[in-house]
Amino acid sequence: MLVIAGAGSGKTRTLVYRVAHLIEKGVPPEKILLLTFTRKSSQEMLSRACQLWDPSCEQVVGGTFHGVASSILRRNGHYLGYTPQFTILDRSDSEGIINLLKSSLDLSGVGKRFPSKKIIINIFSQSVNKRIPLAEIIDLRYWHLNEFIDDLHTIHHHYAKFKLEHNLMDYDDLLVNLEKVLALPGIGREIADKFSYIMVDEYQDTNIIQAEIVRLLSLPHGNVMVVGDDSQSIYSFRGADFKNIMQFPEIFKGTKIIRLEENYRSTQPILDLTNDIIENAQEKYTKELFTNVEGGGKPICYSARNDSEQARYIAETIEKLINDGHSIDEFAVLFRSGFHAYKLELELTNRQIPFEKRGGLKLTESAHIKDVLSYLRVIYNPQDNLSWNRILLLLDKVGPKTAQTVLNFLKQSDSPLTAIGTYKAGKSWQKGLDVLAEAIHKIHSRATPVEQYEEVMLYYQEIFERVYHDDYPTRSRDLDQVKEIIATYGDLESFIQDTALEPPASADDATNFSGHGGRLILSTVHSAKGLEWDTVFVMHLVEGKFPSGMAQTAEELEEERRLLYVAATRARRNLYLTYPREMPQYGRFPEPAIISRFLEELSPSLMKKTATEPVLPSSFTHRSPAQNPGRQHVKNKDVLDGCLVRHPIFGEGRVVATVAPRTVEIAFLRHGVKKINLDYANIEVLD
DNA sequence: ACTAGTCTAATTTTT
DNA sequence: TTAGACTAGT
Repeated sequence: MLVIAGAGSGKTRTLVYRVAHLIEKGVPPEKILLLTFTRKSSQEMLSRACQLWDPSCEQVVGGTFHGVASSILRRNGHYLGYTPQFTILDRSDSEGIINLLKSSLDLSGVGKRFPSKKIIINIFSQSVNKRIPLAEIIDLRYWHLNEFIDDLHTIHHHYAKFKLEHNLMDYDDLLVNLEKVLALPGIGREIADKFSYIMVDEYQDTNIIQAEIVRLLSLPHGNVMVVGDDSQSIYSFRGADFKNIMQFPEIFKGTKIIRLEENYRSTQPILDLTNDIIENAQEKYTKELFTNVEGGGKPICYSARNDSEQARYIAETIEKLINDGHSIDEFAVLFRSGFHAYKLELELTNRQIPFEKRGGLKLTESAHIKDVLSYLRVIYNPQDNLSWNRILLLLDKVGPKTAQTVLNFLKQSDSPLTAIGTYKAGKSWQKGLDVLAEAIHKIHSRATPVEQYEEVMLYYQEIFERVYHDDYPTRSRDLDQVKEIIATYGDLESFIQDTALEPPASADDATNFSGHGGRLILSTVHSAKGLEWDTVFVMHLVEGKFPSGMAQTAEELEEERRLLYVAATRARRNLYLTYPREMPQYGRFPEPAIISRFLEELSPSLMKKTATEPVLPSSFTHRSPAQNPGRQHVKNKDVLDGCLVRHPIFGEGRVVATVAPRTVEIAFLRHGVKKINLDYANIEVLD
């Protein structure tokens, strides 16, 4: 069954009721598999099912594709040459391996313009998730790297070998290896037989591998129900393709399709706007949503002077509404990228408004936390050479080359944990190595994760203060958080697995202290998927930020539009869209910002436009005439059709049409035709 | 041959 | 905040 469910149409409810219904009809809960996008959402759904029907609903097997893959592969990975203790690599772990390989294959020397580890990992991951050969990915999107294609193949081969040799899997391996195991004759069938009903949430964001996993898992029975909305597909960078959802009926013959088009979440004015956003999409299958939710005002579009003033407006508005008796957890602020919220975070801290930021850098992704985790990881998986490398590099007088030779030595040994003490080190660092070996031995001898953590800190504290001498007091708070988190675990194994798959955002999160007081949610749009709030702010609606400057092709821009659609449909009663009129530049004066094309293309009657101060060209407020002699007087008034002009970002172009009183279309030499609002853009007339 | 320190440039989204 | 380039020192 394929359920195409528009935003706010009761997607989650559908899944919850079906779980409860199946159990009511006598299906054993452990025979049901519920695949969701985040672990949180599966927990939430199952606890709702428990309330609805019976506590046995908690025994339904639920989680993300990656989480389920991890647990199946712990039991069946030996068919592929893995032991149950394999370590899961996060992105920066993978990048670390690439760096190791780059230097050991002598590809990283000075003067060689070999692609960076980030790019390499991107290419590898895209090739896996889209199931396109490396060479084709490079042809398609990285044609400028064609000269490196042989080396990239070499490094790819070594990367795969390294992971297998050291019992490591990256995120993509979890999916690929699960698929491989499921395809093994006999064994795959045995795994699939454990379940008799499969349900998948957010199907529009699955990729080919995940679709194949679902197919293989359902071979014995064909009981599959997937739920999704093509208009909310926002993970194509991960290989997801919203066309997958349309191909579902082809994979599963006799699929029944159900469409949910009534929205139960938002008021009509909000829905009018969100319908208008998606109306401009090139390809869409879902019809317009309707609602019976009454009342509500028009969404508000606020034009701020700059980043700071935008932050001020949001914080002030929320403060005002809280004073009017609203609760802080009715609000959320959404943005395209984690760093867009920096100014707002400052503003909220100053006003002492408590907030929680979702998305962006995670606790376990910071360097000092990774250090601590490495010691624990080698205890758990002694073959984890990536962690060994990190540990060795922390020793004084040990750099990449020395670490590499020690690593080669450890590789020969059956028990690296004891072998590390027998290595004949250089004079300058023999003592350091001895202390390390002693510490490893002590950590290993401890029984519980907290004790092991404390043992790690006895050793690491000194290194920590040396390596991060500039700011270790700030960082040590993170370490305390890790201690709190680790204290909730009974065994090292589950702690290490959890930190790689779904790291808790903060200690409060893990220890369930989040209830007290309530906090304002700041979130990337991606992390806000599937959630809803009474009042939602979407900030930084300017070109380069939303849509992101990274989005270049037509398809990528389409996805940015869907991203805005997802953001705006999170709102139940009030929606605020804000943008700054200028963008700060590195070391220079701020330049005028261009309003997001998505905002521009909306019908103005659907929003209420506001600004707390008159909308003036930024030059009046920020540039003194001395620095910019007379320019603002010339600016704007002579921009006529046919003029040759210069734009601060797009460069030279010619005005081709006047489409609105203050808006012209300019054909730029390098950037094509763009609609420019003369009140915001700093256009210079050249002839 | 290697490490450690300094300087500069740049910063999507996530399992 | 950090990766990478570059330089000085061991």
